[in-house]
Amino acid sequence: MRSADGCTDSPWSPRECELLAVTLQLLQEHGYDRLTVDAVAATARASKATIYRRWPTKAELVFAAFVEGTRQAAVDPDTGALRDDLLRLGENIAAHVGTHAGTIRAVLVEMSRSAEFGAMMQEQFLDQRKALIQRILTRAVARGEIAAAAITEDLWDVLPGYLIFRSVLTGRSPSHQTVHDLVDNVLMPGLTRGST
Amino acid sequence: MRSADGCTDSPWSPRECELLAVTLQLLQEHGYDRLTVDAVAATARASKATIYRRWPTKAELVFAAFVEGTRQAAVDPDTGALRDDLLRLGENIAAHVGTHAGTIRAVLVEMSRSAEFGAMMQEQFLDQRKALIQRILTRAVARGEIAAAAITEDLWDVLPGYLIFRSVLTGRSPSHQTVHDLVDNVLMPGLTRGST
Amino acid sequence: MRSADGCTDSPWSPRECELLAVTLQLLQEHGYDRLTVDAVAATARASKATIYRRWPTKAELVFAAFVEGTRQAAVDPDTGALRDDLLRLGENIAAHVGTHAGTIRAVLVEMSRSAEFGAMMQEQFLDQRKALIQRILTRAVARGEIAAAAITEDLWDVLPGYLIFRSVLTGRSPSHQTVHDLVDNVLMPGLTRGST
Amino acid sequence: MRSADGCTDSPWSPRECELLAVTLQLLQEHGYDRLTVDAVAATARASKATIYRRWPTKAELVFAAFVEGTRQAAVDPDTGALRDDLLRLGENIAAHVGTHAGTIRAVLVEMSRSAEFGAMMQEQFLDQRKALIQRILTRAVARGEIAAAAITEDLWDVLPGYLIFRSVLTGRSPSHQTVHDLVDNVLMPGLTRGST
DNA sequence: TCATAAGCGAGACGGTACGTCGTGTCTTACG
DNA sequence: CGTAAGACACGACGTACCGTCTCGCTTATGA
Repeated sequence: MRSADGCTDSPWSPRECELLAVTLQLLQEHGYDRLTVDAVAATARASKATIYRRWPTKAELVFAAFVEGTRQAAVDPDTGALRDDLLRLGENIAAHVGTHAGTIRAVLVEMSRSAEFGAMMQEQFLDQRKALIQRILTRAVARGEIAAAAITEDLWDVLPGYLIFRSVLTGRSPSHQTVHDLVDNVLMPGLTRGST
Repeated sequence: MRSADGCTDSPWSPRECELLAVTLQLLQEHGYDRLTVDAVAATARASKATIYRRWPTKAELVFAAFVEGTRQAAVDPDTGALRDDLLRLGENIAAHVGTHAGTIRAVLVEMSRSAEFGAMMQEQFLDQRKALIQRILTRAVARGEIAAAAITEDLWDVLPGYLIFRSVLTGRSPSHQTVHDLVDNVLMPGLTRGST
Repeated sequence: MRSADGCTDSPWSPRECELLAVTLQLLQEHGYDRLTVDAVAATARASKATIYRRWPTKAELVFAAFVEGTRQAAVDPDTGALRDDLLRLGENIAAHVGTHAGTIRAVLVEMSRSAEFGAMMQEQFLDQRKALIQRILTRAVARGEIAAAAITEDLWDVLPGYLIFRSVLTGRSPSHQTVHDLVDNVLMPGLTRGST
Repeated sequence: MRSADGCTDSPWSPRECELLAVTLQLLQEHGYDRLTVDAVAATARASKATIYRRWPTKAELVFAAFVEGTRQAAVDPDTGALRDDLLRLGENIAAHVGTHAGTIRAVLVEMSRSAEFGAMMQEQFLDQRKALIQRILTRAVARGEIAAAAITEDLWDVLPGYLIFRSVLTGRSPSHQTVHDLVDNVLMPGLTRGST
């Protein structure tokens, strides 16, 4: 019933990918603590031992499912103009995070438990986006749209950060208008400030 | 041992406040799922029935403790200048959210469970901050610092939203410098744009 | 609704009698451990404190209700013939125990708990019957129906004991035929043995 | 520490037998309502789930422990003479019931609760003894000691019934002399009547 | 006639056991 | 050998009940 589609470029075997897909689906349906490992095993017609052999805790299973679910999401828009790049990026983030808000909330619980999860979150989720944004900004600097000083080490993530905040912590999923306003009224003024 | 301090203006009785305080402390010490209702009852020398009579599930208990813990945190700085108001507000938010990141993560799980939690989160947590920020902006409009159009219905929460994102979703708790940069390089340019 | 009838010669006040009557009824309806003191209080529109003021534990309440319920049951038949006395007594016991089997079972639990309950059971329940039976036998000796040696200190209670056993431990409540057979085929042969 | 002895011919697995043995011991030590399922689980190093998987309530657990405890007690004396058979049987019953009086009282409470317990009591406890006694009487008929009519459907259980009554409902545990008197002065006269 | 006290109904409370359920480990049997 | 099936120990959850306690209200008495 459940084929191993979408497993390309995955570090997981087809069977493992199937388990993660089942996990992800149940996660989105029921939330983190209504998800039971027994349910995953039953749905995938797998033994609990099979699951626990690969992911020693429920937390790691859920985290792996989350990472696998978001692995393909970061694509560089590269439209040729900073504003358009930011708009496209914002739309992508908003769309993706909107469907995975529940999963992200689930993963956050694990971050409180061990710093290790925080580090994994950093590496496997945020760093991808950081590199992408800095690539966009670097191109804008090269085109002379903004000053090089606008690329900071600290505040690179206001765009994704705010959008994620909106989806995950409040119910108000960001609309297209939200993304436009954010780019035009908040981000662009700060980035182009001083570059006339 | 534990007096009923800080219960002013609370919807809870002193005894209930005490239970919530115990819950909050154990929550910060052990995290959400290492917190047991039995431990709360034992620490507060209360019966489990007493706790469950008010908050029918562990989730609601934790949520109430979180709301009670953040109820006193929203204070209006009112320094007389918009930039200083934003800086002080940002510092307050960063400090408070920094200590309660784990609790917020715990509460978020419940948001996935029922829309009711989302609504409670909205009313009891976010609306407080929204009113506060719009008060600050209204004063700035009155002083002529910014245009009235800068007060939007949608993007009022970039400051708290980003700071909360930083503490809760990434490990990088915002520093003083982060708050300063955020206010000076992101928020103020957008707010004062066109009102030179 | 519930008047204080049947409280004559009772050591209890009318109100107390009412509480015991409610207890007895609920006891017969639901059995010992499905009976809750709260239910007694609610049914009698009384406060739990009122109940506990008189009977410090549920066990004592139930025991008092049992004793009150069986207080009027021991009546001397005195028909003029041993066999008829025994038959009538057996019928009485069978009828009374048949309706109170559940209550007796309930009281038995308390006997296991403290020897005090055993003693109270002895005094307030069994001794009454012992005196009655020995009165019957003494009359039979006086009439020359049986030898004086037939009155023993140990085995006086075969008639009530077996009938109680039948009702309380097995489901087979003794019928009229059972009582007749018991008197004619078991008791009378043993009593009249040797007295031709 | 606790081997699986005495589990022969048992409907229970060795592990289940162990659980019942622990239950029976704790039952005799503390009585029914001072016995906790948690204590059984802890003593047997078992999970509560393991216990509840087999016996859905504490009552059923205790009943099963009682039945298992009395399963081996019914042995046919077969001495060759009716009087000796009855004496030996009476002694056995008196000894066994004497040690298990508290357990029987505990089990009786459950009989009031559901008719199902009454049926189980009948099948698993009383029917064993009935078959045994009728075997004894049948042999006596074959030997010509008593008339065939002495075997009745109704009153077969005077011997065990009275002895159980003595142990369970009164404090007066039957002595050897009690058993002798019961056999010689009550049972034998009734059984041998007319077969002189 | 009014005040002060004693008893009662109502019900919250601390404690504790019950019965349920989920995690992570382990064993058995199959392919 | 790896896997499906599922029993198991551990422990938390949420419920129910016992016996204690406080709070008002009513009633019964003394100035």
